[in-house]
Amino acid sequence: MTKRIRLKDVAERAGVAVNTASTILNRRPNSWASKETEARVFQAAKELGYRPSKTARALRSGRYHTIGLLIQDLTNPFFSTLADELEAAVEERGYNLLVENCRSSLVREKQLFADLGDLEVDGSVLWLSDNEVFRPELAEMAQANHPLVALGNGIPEKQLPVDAVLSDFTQGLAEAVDALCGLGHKRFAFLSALAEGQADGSRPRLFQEMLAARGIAAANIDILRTGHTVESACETFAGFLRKRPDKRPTALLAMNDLAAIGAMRAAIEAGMQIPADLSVVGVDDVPLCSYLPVTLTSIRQRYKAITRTAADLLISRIESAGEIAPRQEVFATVYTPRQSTGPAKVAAP
Amino acid sequence: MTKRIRLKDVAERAGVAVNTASTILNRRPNSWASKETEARVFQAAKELGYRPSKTARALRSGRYHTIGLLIQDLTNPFFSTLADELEAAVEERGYNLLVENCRSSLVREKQLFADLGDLEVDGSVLWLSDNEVFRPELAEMAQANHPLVALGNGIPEKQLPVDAVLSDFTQGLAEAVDALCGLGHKRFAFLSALAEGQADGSRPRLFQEMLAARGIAAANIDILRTGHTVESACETFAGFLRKRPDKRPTALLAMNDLAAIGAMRAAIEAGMQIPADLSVVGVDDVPLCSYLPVTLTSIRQRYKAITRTAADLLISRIESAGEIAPRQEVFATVYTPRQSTGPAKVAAP
DNA sequence: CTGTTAGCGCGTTCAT
DNA sequence: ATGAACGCGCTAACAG
Repeated sequence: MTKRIRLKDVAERAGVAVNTASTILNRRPNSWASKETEARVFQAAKELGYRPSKTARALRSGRYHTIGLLIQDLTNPFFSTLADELEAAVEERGYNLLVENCRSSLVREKQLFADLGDLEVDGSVLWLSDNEVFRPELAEMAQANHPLVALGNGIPEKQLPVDAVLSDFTQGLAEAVDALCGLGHKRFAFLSALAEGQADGSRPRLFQEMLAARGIAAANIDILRTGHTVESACETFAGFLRKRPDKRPTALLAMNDLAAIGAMRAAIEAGMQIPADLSVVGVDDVPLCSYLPVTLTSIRQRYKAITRTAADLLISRIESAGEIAPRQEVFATVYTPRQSTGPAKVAAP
Repeated sequence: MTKRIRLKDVAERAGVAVNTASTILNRRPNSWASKETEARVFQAAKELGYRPSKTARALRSGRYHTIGLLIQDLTNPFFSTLADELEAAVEERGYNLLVENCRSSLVREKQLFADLGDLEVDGSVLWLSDNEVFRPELAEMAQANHPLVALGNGIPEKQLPVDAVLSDFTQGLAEAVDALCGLGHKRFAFLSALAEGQADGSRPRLFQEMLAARGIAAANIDILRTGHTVESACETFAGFLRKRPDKRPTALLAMNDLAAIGAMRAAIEAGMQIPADLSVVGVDDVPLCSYLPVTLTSIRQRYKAITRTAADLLISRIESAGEIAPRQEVFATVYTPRQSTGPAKVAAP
């Protein structure tokens, strides 16, 4: 175990005091050290392979150059893509990303959220299971001056107490509903994929309202609830198809792409053709959608815009010590039709 | 900004000295403090909401209770699943996971590897682009007593200088080749998906050898090289199908599932049916394989065994200060047939 | 059983 | 222009 090289070692080798070395290496402006001394210090640091201890620096300065990202499920391509993009975005600004993965457990989410305060980060980006549920805790964090950006898709009635970057599904959903109705669909299902204990959110209701506005009675819409995995989506929809052949929809909207993929699989195993017998629409538009054997129609979230904006808001807040009122940015979603949607099958005579 | 609560505050409130509080809260054995005092300290800590500073603790103790995981591409479900599993495994043992994502860039990989030394972790698990290439650096880390576990799939001729948990593809590959030959396939392609600058590894060669052993001439095997994304796999294979219709394979083995999915897409867009016109086999067996509209035959890596073993090896090494010779664990891969493979089409008369 | 003291490595006053 | 000294929060010696 080779000894760690400390600042002191560098200073000694360069024949200066520790603080001098510190000042020079950190390129502080008030150093009027001679060019020659500077060179000696840099030289010594390089020769010794000096790596400043982040821990000591953090302890001293209270800054970590790291931001946290809380997500629901790393195995969901939506979230791993999000993490990937956000990492790239914050890295450009000199920050590292620390991923906090809830693994679709609400209790773990509570836990991770509570630990957020003493995490070694300068701020955090959160994709919570439900922003409203966490409103009080978010307010607390805001008051404690812990920089936070909430991500998500419902636009709250009342603005959140922290910065927020949100996807607005009304537009994408409206486009989807228009498209499906235009294709002659009359019987729908919505597949609500949730972690255990998670509330439905606004999407199913929004879906029903939009269909109602286009003359589709609630009786012709089934809301199915399933877990967060592909497996459970597949099983749930398979069970529905088996038990209620009378209520088979001709169009299905899933809460996310993973659920859509599971449902597609269930339909195929039940002998249905896609899109001939069933049109399927997902949400998120994960990169894989366009490469599936049957490409998946989806409602796209603007990953890049979301992550870049989140990084901007968060870092600006971190670096501008002053108080800033909570800000909110909203990005529209866009309906992206592919092979999995088509004309409704005309009922057998 | 509410002040941070320090150990000192807890001690004061409980009317004891700092170190007493420390000893009690850390449940050290040599504390003969009265039950009553202990209770007071715990009480005080709870009332104040005391959270020990990990940074200070780390600086003092040199232990971080964190392990690093270096992976090639977080957006690849294989790696995100791996990260998810490993996180679960190390968490059981009281460790956090810090994900270092190379984003399929070899220069970034070099960079991250170099930074590994002063990362605030107690040890790291690495899925490198090529263990052989990093052999010298691995040896260095081992000598510096930095606990490391290398993951990967080639079994090296000479054991690596660090702990290693490896997938052996010979078995799974042999099963795949047997199956494909049994189905009457005579013309093959191998899709080698690599980051820019990455070497081929042993799989293409292994594939050729195994086919040769079953009487397939090298002339009937095409090795295609493509990038690490689905897109590039799709484009590459599409280009091949377009330019060389004379050389169309009836069976394709891809280096990983993502590439297999891209290739499947290309085939479908070229008007081919799967598996009627083309059998496709992936590698990794990511969870999605069994849920694709055409389920994907794949050669499974034993995620769970790999991650658990890696966690065991790494943590045992971390916690047993002593010198331990490098260990190596190997897990077989298993061929998992699904819809994407079927009998070879008999040549048109 | 408890308190005093001394660092971990670094950054930042204060004096020179 | 540079060095000595202090403290971030915590743990681990050593005395009391």
